[in-house]
Order: sequence, then C-alpha cells, then structure tokens
Amino acid sequence: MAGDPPSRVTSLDVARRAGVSQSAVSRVFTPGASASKRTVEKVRKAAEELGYRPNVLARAMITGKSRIIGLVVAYLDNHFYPLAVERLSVELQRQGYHVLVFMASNTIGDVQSVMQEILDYQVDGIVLASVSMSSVLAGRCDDLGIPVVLFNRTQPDPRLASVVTDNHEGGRQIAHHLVAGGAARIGYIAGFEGASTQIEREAGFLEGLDEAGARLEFRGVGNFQHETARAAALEMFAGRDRPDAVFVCNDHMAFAVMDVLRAKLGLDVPGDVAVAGFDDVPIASWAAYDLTSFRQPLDAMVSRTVEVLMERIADDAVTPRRHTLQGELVRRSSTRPTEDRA
Amino acid sequence: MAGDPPSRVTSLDVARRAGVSQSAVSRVFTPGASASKRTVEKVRKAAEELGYRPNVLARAMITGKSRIIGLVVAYLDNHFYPLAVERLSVELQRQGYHVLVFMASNTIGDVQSVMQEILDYQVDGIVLASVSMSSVLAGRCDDLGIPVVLFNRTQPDPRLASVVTDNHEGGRQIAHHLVAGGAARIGYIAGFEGASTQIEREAGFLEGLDEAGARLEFRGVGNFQHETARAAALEMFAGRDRPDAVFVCNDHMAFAVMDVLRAKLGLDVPGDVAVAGFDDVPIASWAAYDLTSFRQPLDAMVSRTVEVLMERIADDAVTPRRHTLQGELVRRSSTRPTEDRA
DNA sequence: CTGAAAGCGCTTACAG
DNA sequence: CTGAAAGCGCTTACAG
Repeated sequence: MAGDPPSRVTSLDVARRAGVSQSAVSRVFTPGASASKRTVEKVRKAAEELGYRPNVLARAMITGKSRIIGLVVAYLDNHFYPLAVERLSVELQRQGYHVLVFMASNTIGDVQSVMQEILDYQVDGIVLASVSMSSVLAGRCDDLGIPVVLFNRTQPDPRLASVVTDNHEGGRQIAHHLVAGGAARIGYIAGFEGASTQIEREAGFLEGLDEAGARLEFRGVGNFQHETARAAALEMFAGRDRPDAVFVCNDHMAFAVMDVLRAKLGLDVPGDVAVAGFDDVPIASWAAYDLTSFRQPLDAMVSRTVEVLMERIADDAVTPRRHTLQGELVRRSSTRPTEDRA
Repeated sequence: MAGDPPSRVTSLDVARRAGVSQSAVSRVFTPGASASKRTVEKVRKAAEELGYRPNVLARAMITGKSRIIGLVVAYLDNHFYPLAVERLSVELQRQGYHVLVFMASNTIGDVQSVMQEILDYQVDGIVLASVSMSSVLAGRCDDLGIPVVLFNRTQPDPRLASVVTDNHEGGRQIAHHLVAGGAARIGYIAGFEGASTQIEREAGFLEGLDEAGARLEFRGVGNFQHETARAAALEMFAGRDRPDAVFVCNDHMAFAVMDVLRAKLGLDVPGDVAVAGFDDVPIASWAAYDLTSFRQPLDAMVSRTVEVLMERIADDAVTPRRHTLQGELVRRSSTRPTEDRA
C-alpha cells in the first residue's frame, strides 16, 4: 500500500483514449498549434476524463523555456521587499511565469552560490532584489542568454539591466524640504555603505544641502537594519549637541530612529527633530509615525522589471540598460511644514 | 549574432572530454552513487573546465523528484507572512529544496486554479500559508502522492496536515490578562470570519472571559485588513458607550486600531483602552505600539512544517495530522499591568 | 490537419 | 566500478 508510485497521466494515455496520436494531444495543449475542431474536442474530453495536465518540466526541457523566473532577495523585514515580491509574483503569474524564490544574505559569496542553484533550474530570467552581484557571474548569465534585472539596485556593469527610482533626486528633494522647514543642524543616517541606493541617496542629499546653502553636520550608519539604526540614532542624539533634522536612508530605519527619539530620548518630532525617510512603505502613513518620505513608485518599478525581462526573453539582442523612474516626495507631520506649501 | 541559442553544456560533453561514459558523469554528480576516485577526478576536472552543472529539470523528470516546494500565500502586507516565507525558504534551501511562490487571493476558485498550476510543475510538496483549500483539491494532491501542509490554518479534512499555534489557548490567555488588568467593558475585533485562526481565537477568548466571569459586549469585524480594522474600530469606539479593553484578532489589525484610538479619537492606550493583539510580529515590540500580543512560535512552526513535509516525501504512508504548537503571551504597555505580575 | 520518429538532458537497471 | 541502452514526458521537424 505504502509508496505506490502514483502514476501520473501522460499525453500518451490521453492520445490512446482519444484515439489520436501523441502529437495531436501536444498540439491541442500548445497555444499556437493547429488542430482540427474535432481533434481538439476529442482530446479535451479525454484529458478531462483522465485529469490530464501537461508536465511543465518535460515541456521546459524541449522548448528550453521553463517559464520560471528566479528571484533573489535578501531580507524581508524591510516591508518594501515583501510588497515588491508580491507584486512581482502577481504580475509574472499573469504572464504565465512563476517565481522561484531564493533567499541570500548580502554577502557576495552567498549570492554567487545561490545564483548557481538558480541556473540549475534553467530559469528564463532572474530578478535580484536588494542584492548585488559579481560581474563574473553576470557575464556567465549573459553567456547563457539569461536576462538579469537588478531591482532597486544598480551596478556599473553594462550587461546588467536595472530598475531604480531616481535616488539622487530623492535625496536632493529631501534636503531642500528639510532646509525649507528651518533645519539648521542636519544629520544623516546611512544604509549599507556598499549599496547603490545608499550611495546615491546620500550624494543627492549632500548636493541638495549644498544648493540650499546648508551642510551635513552629523552622520551615522544604520546598515538598513532596525537595530543598527537604533544604535546609530542613540549615538547621534544622545548628547546636547544634536541635529534638529535627520534624513534616514530608508523608512525601515526611520521608524527605529523615531522610536528612539520619542520613547527613549523624550524628544518631539518634528518639534525638536524633523525626520524624513525613503521608500514610503505603507507603515510610513500610519498615524503612529506619519513619516515624510520619498515614495518609490513600486507598481511602476515592478511593471518595468517585468517588461524588461519579457523583452529580453523574446529577443536576446536587446541591450540591457538602467531604468530610472521618478519618485515623489510625500510630506507628512514628521517634518516641519514649508512655505511653498502653506 | 542575435538569438544564437546559447548551447548549454551537457553531461555528454563532459563525458567526452573526460573520456568516460555519460553514466559515469551522472554517477559523479549523484550523491550516493559509486565511482572510482580516478573517475571522479577526471569528471570533476572536465566539468569544471566546461562549466557544467546538471540540469535539474531533466533529473526531475526521471527521478520524479523536482525538489521544488510550492508555496501559496495570499497577502504579504501582514508582516507575519513575509517572515514565514523567509524562514521557510531558508530552511528548505538548507535541505536542498526550493520554493516556487504563488500568490492567491483568498477566494477558493483562485486557490484552486493556482494549485493546478503548481501541480503542473511536479512539485514535491505544497505549503499553503494563510489560505484554505477545497477538500476535492486536497484529495487530488493526495492521489498524486503530493503532501500538502497548511501553515497557520486548519481544516477538518484529515488528509491535510496542518501546523498551527494553539489559537484557542491564546485567546483564552488574552481574556484572562485583560480581565486581570481591570477590563470591565470588553470588545473584540474579528478577522476574516471563515479563517480557522479567527474562529479559534475568538472561541478561546470567549471561553476565557467566561472563566473570568466577564463577557463580550462589543464586536466588530476587521477581516484581517488594515483599512477594514480601522473602520471597525472607529465604529466601535466612536460613541460614548465604548469598551475599555479590546482584543484584536491579529497584530496587523491591532496597529490600525491603536492608530484610530490615539490619533483619531484622542484616547489613551492603555489608560482609556487596553489593546491586545495576536502574532507578536516585530512591529509589536516597536516603541510606537509596544503591543501586548500572543506570540506565535514562528521558528518552531517553520521547522515543524519542513519536518512534516520531508517525512511525507520520504514515506507516503505517514498519516497527516494537525500539529498544534504552544504560543506565549507577551505583556507590553498597551495593556494594564496585572497583579500576578507586579 | 495528422502521425511516426527523433530527441531534449538526464538516470537507472542491466551486463560486464 | 563502468558502459550501452532504454526511457522519463513531452515537442517538433518531417512526410503525408
């Protein structure tokens, strides 16, 4: 009784029952293929009765198309990524693809081995969310004709397509907003130093401050992590000599910073300190935080990612490039109101 | 130039270069198989030089084991699920499996069609997180010998294994805790009425109230959704006749309720109203909420889920059952302290 | 439109 | 330990 290999229904079974050839069955289940109305009927009937469904794996082996997209993601505790994963899955499902998920910590070695595993599954494309990747590996994917898209991260390698928000511009607008709100002593809490998002947001912020005649006086590193951001905030704000405005490189860390400011240090936001974040994840709009943030256009990012993927799957020759989408400053009560808005 | 099908390296290529048979190559890449040291060396060398890796799909077709686990999940906005997905992926990767993600809204029809797609991929097992499933479909999976595990949900069908926290006991403890804290007028905000978690938590809560000599006076429905929970809270607390304690069926909704109470209605938590949630997601411990909650033992739930899956993959005859794990009440400042704790 | 045949890249009895 | 051969479940030229 135990361990009877439950024999799956194959196309040959259906063919026999329908009184046609295996080829005919295959054609009925292949969208573009030609089959007479009569054949289609017979086959559909037999398939229905037998509970037949084509084996995707077998099909994949022949066509070379698995209709699987590999998705590598590092940490799901920043709420931006679960949402991205959700939208991406839904969008890809709609197109007849499915997502094979791989968790990777952000160390290159780990990403590398995970990528190898992905390739073993003959995926049709790869999306790297929140992780970087070595150029060597990128080249290997390229040789194999497998498109790779970096999501919310960029890299100099031109063979890598990427989809990002204009992080530089976001940082710039935050700077102007803070200064316009009367910020005089300004701080910045950085994300992981190696990340392009971190680098570009900070560069934009500094440029914005410069344009506004202000400058950065405090800097801490939160590494994109809740706990580390807490510690960074504690250090930056503990003394008497502290910022009256701080830009935190993403919302996830900004929540930690606000908690420290209010609950731990008894400071008022934005009375004592204005706080701005980046991403505009849903929590940012929750009353407990009501955080001013630069919104990443998540839906547009996801759509573009899927477009890029589909385009390159259809045509190897498409040249990968960086896709920069526009974000939007969302002003909320964690920063002081500015004149141009009054 | 464009569209050269990039020919992948096959086991035959490696065999030729190593001067051995295809079988030999296969054996070298099959963990248990026997091969002489010399063969192993030659093959590994040739494989390395050619950049060969076995095609998982081809292997899957023969062995009948895809090493893919299908994961169906509904909404990723409740932070409990992203974490579950993350842990599950990591744990499964460790065991040499990978997760194919399918998003499904909670309508049965949708789950059904998604399940069909999953089966097309010849998955070795299925985890349903936060969604239910028809018995018919469950039977179909069973016939195919594909184990299904419900995660954080149960159903009467005995062919379905499930892993849950003791939701009834959780509700019970919350009731005792609220009453011990002096609650006199008690409210409950329900999740989706069809969900086993909702049903069991509420039943436990009612039983606990009864034991403590109290009773439920207010009831709203939040459907496990942020917005709906807001509305329910607004309705429940708007009048003068309102609860002084409320149990919200999960943390995700409890945050919405707290926001409404404090920001919208100007009430103090727990001064005017004590609030308790369920799950103990990370945000619950953030200072802005500091929410009393019944903790689900996420790691244990994930480990158990993987165990159950592996057990049944190894042996079809294992009888599916319900696995109920113990949770733990985490008391925080959103509820009033109780004597037994002073 | 349709079927017989070959083949996708691998594994697995079967002999040796 | 090793190789030749068959076969997993499908698709796709190739004839008809």
